[in-house]
Amino acid sequence: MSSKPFDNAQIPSRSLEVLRAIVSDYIETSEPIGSKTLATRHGFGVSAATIRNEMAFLEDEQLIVAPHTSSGRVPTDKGYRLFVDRLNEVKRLSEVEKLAIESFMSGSADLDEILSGAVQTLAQLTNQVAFVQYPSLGRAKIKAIELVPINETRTLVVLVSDNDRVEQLMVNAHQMLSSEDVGQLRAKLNTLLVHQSFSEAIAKLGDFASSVSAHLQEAAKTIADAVQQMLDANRQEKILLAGTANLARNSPIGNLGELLDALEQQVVMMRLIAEMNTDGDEVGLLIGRENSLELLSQTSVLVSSYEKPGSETAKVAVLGPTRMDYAHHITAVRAVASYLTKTLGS
Amino acid sequence: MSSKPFDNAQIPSRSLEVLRAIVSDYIETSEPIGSKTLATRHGFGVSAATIRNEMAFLEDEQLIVAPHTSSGRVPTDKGYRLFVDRLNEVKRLSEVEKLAIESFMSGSADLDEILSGAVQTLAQLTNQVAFVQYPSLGRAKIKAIELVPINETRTLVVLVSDNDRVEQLMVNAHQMLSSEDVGQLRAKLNTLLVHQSFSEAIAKLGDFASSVSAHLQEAAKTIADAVQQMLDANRQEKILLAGTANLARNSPIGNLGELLDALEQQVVMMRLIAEMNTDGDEVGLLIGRENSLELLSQTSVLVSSYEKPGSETAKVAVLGPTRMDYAHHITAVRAVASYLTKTLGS
DNA sequence: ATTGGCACTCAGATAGCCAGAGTGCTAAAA
DNA sequence: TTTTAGCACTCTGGCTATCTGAGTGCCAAT
Repeated sequence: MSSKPFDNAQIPSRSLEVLRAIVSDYIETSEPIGSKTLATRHGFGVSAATIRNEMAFLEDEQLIVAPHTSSGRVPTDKGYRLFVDRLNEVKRLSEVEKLAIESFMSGSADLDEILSGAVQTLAQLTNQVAFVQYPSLGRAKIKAIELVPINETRTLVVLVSDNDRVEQLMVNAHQMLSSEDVGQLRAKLNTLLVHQSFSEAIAKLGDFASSVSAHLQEAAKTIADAVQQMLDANRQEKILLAGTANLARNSPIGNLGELLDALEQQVVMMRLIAEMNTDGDEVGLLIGRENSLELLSQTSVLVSSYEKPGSETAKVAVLGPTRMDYAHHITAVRAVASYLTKTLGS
Repeated sequence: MSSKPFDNAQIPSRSLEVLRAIVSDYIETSEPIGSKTLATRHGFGVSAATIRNEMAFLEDEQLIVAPHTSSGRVPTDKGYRLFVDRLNEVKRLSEVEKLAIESFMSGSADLDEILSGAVQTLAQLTNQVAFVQYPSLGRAKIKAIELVPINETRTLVVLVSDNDRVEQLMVNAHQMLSSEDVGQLRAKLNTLLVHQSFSEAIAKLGDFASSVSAHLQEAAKTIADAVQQMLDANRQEKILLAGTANLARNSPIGNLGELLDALEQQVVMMRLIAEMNTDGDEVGLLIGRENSLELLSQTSVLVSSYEKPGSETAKVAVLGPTRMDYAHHITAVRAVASYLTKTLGS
């Protein structure tokens, strides 16, 4: 490993051109790129030998690597990184693609449907695995709590947050509740919790049981537990997933099984997404080993974020092999994110 | 193809023993089974040559087949079929497995959680892909409809069916609704729809708009649409899925990508599950090409059903390569189904 | 700084070979 | 009539050898 620190500025511009050519050819063909093909196919005005010199330089800089002595070069993680940071012109989406996004998104006003439409669109657009994170309720406040009696002892607790998200949970009070009882519980619950943030609400829930009539103590306790559970469940975030099949198709990645497993468990992705900060409109990107998980050492993750008024921003992501079409996927992710923001804003 | 119709009774019992040995060895080793290994490993009192004769007979009957001239035999779909129908002793579940089922199921009273627990358990138990179909609401009746005002114009419609399933949908009435308005809408909606089956309800919805005050016509129409949508969505069935990763691990099946795709789309599975009738406690089984989908020609599907009081029966299924441990999986599916019935019955 | 030339390397394809497992058939034994 | 032993035969899978082509690094000449 070279001891001098990596510094883009030191790299002359023709080397960069060569790097660009290597990356884009490799993305296209998925085969190592040699000096000769490079010299002929791209309009460099120089011979293969010169290209070889450039390539030797790029290899010194750890931007490309030869899978075995004497065959073409392949970009390293670092090479991809430089490529996206400095060389990558953003591709515009085709009309067809734009249309796809719009048609998938339009119609339903239901959050679930919008998000699941979005994640599927993104998966199709990129031919990779796509994620959408549900808007976090971290800063959201409680708007109302409804109690809907289902039968003698069971009650449906409906929680509405001020970003209009709705959660429901069935509770069994183990005692008969008259409609007055339910009314009392509902009233107390609302005066106590409305306009509280989720964390505040959890704190205040302790007082709930003691604030109701004696014969309702038990029921109140059960309900309080249920509400707490809902609040907890909502601080831990949900993720929608689509396009796992693409993974199987594209990737000669070794540990496909483990990867699918991890995706299904969701927890890996949650952590990953949580760790990636994307500021504003920007698209965040971790290439190969840039992310800390060994499992994902051969994959890259693209993240952008969208905004739902009243919620924190939430994230949209694409995961695929490091050898992916960054230029295209970056715009795709950004586009889906911004459509989401637009659609949810109304 | 032999012209005489297939008839179990014609097959002598020792041949069947040989078939059983072949199938179970093959399930275990996943390699073609030869006469010699068969004669020694299993306690037949006869020589390899005799076994060979038996095998020739089985091959005539299309119960086994040799992948290439002169190597061991592999069961055909028909062979598997005979195996499960006539030869297969049901394996009991181990204590660990029972424990797994119970622990996964216990606790939550929430339908979503129970089902998603069940499908995951089943996937782990079998190391295959597992499905659980949501209980159909076909015969369910409407128990109550709640309208929960979210803000000036938006209202949450909550529909409770008499099997205690809850659906919610947000509607935007595009007009201000006072709480009296909401009250009126709620009352009319309930008198109209409560105790109706879903299909009846859809029919009656037409009268809703005309039954409310003039200024609420528009809002009523929107709400009616929403309710209709919810009812429709619930007649078309939902499926939970788990263990896709197992597919990638186990199967040297060719079209893994397409298969994953189909699973994700769900529609294939819905059709498949719908087509399979399982009577009572029985476990239905389609082996390889017995099902009509080319896509699944190398996979078998096991289906059982569970019952939720008040709903129709719904199905639980396992999908995996034809070379699967039928004896074990059949009990696993049956066990999960019966635990579901038990748990949901309370 | 660039280039042509040259010797060198290695992955991947192709072919040949061998051993092992398995088969079908026949003729003898039970 | 059924079972068995024996035999000739066949194939797969693994191993090795060989060859070719794409590609490299380096050096001397431009």
